[in-house]
Amino acid sequence: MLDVGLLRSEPERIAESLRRRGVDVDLDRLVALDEKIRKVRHEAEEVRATQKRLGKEIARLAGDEKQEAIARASELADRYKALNEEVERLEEEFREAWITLPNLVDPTAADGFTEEDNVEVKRVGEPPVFDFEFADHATLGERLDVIDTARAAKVSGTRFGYIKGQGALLEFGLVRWAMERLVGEGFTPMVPPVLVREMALFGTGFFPGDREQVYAIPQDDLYLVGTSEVSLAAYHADEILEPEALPIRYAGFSTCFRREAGTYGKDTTGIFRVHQFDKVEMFVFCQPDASRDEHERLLAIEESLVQALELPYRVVNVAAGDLGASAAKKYDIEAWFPSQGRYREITSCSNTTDFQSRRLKVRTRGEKGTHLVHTLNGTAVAVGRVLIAILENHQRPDGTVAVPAALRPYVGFDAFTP
RNA sequence: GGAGAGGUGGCCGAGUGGUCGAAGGCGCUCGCCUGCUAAGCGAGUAGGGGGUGAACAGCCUCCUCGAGGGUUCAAAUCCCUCCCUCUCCGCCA
Repeated sequence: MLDVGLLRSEPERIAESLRRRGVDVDLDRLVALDEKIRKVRHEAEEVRATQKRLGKEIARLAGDEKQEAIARASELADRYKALNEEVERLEEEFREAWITLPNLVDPTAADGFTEEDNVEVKRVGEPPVFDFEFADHATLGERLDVIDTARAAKVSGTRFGYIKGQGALLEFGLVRWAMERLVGEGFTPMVPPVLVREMALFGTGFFPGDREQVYAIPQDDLYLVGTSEVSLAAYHADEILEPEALPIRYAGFSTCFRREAGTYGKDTTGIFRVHQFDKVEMFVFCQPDASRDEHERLLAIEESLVQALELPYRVVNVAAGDLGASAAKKYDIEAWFPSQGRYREITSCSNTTDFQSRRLKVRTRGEKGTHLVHTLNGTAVAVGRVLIAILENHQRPDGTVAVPAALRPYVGFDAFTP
């Protein structure tokens, strides 16, 4: 959610941001609506103030004088009620449009509207050159008996997978390893709820826009999170954080659930794109002037993890039009997938500035009053994607797959073997 | 799932229709005092919106006592619905 003050003072900044995203909104209508709301509200408040003053007199009066005053107050009460209803109607109309506006795009975010417009920031490592018949992750997963999508289809349908055997052990080692690294970077480990209320999804900006991507449990009015970003962000909702405590950094481990609506036919082999996967997510609350540095820091941490896993990758600055509603700027790390012959997303790191904190009311104290904090999120380890990137990049001619050296002490074996 | 208790400011806690955005305490901030510390004394200390301002200054004003609705001239206080927490029983990893 944007600051309404910005609509009054610099509507052209909002317009420019919307242009960069390729979103068309009638801002003039919102400006006019906002003015009208203030006018009517002011009128309502003046009536209310008069009524309240009269009410205080009533307490001291008696007899006819009192009856007469009550009659007048009653009239004022009716007028206030009518005006207030008008205000509420207008506010609802305004709010409905306002909450759909995405965050202001950062000036340094890449231009363009689609994935193709993402700007490569850097490329690290060399895609492996295989002098043997290499396999894709689905084939490797089956051969090594670490991924079973066939039975998952029987049990749960398409886009599900069993991770078994050495694959399951790798997950636990990977998660433990990543958590330890993050604790070393000042993060507090968390295992947050994966079922949340609507408020948490609204507050993080997934609602109303991405509603169709979220699994709902209507019986209990709960939703399954697509990322622990949701429950980590909402953790401090309605709180005023002590400035000395900032930045607050959390590393959340959770299962993530995504409906993947509208992706029929995309990434249908293996577990590249599934409805359920586990992830270690970084989430930061910080002072507004610190969020740019914090964003670069999160990216650096992500890179160090991917490097330790010995995966060739590139970093892209995501195009404005391809950003989620809450992000002002986003970096993706894309690992090389030999079977696809291209780089594909394995982490994503966003600076959401005050977009989420305004919705969630997460503030801190300053010299004069309170102000909103900034929030950021970034993937540390998306288990499924990392597993398959390891399988594909570290496969060997004898059919085994090497476990990255950094991970060996955590997973307990040096190679996947059939 | 059944029975009961309760949700008030950073925290504890009073307050059952008007003088309450809210006693008192703790904490915190700023002064004073005292060789230092501790103690003591004084003052201050919720959040958000609107109007008027160059102003994130002042002044005026509205809203918020878990959330939403209702009764009333007037609600923290009365009524309804919901949410949450706690205790006991049942069930359960």
